[in-house]
Amino acid sequence: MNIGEVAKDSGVSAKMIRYYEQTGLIPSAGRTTSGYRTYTGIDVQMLRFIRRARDLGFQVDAIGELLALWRDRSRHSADVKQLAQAQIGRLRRKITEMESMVATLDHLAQGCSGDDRPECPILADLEGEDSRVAPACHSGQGFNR
Amino acid sequence: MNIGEVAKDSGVSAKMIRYYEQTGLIPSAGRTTSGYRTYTGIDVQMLRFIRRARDLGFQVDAIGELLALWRDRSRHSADVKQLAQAQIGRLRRKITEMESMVATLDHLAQGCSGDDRPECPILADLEGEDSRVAPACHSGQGFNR
DNA sequence: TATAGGGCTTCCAAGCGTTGGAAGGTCAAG
DNA sequence: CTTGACCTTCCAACGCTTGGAAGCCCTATA
Repeated sequence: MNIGEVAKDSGVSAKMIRYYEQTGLIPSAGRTTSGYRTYTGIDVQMLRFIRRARDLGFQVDAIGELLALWRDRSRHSADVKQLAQAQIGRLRRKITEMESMVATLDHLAQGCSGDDRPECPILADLEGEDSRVAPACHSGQGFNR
Repeated sequence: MNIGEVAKDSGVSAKMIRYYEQTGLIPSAGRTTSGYRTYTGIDVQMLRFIRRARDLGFQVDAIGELLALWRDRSRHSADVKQLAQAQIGRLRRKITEMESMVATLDHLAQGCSGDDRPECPILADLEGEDSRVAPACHSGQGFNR
């Protein structure tokens, strides 16, 4: 299989497949004499795995760990579970943070008349009124997608 | 005021202040004869505004719009409110998406024994078992922080 | 006044994950 | 043999932030 077909079958773009190879997330593909990358059904499976993990918000380095466990026949399911729970924790933290942003914004927006007058509590708050609504935890490491 | 002091007062790093100037989010600062950027209290206020907006999850281009309204004495509060509500919408969409990820992961993790055996429904799902739990909406444009 | 230290300047690079394009080689069908 | 779809590599950008290096400026102290 060429890269295009694998891309279609796995849902991972050809660009990304090359990138994953380059960064070492996936092993280097075989090559035809003319230099084309060649793939098998196992590769499609692996790329689907990656895509699915990304859809669940895993970062690439965490996916690397998942892949290692996936390949390891003697893995302990506890290790997989731990990675999943770490991801759940990251997601929950991020959700909490964003919910606090929504709460703040919502409160401000409700106080705003939303007409043609210039007075606006939203701007007033941003400007630094000390009547802060929520502490707006700004925070930790970046997040994907 | 030099850039370092403004950075401290506003909570925006000197690096970022230069970056914001470079990208046109804020106007170019004045310079001393020796090339140092000079700032006033108004600049501190503007940078605090920016920082606060970023804490609320606004992207830089949206902050540009907010700043324009902030400077515009004849603005309509409706315009500000609309920006805030758009941001609320973006946050809510993202939250929903992440909640669905959490739900899926949580379900999978609960089905995982988490001991030293290799069998693991989490990996099985990632591998592409068609017993998908949640459709895991993968989605829209990237998100900051 | 000389010197040390801190602050300032610029430029360049990396990080995340993904996409786009350009320039060129390869494969299939017509 | 030509055409068009596919593949290759390399380079760049997106948004936001941080880091470093090289070099100039300012101030205080010895």
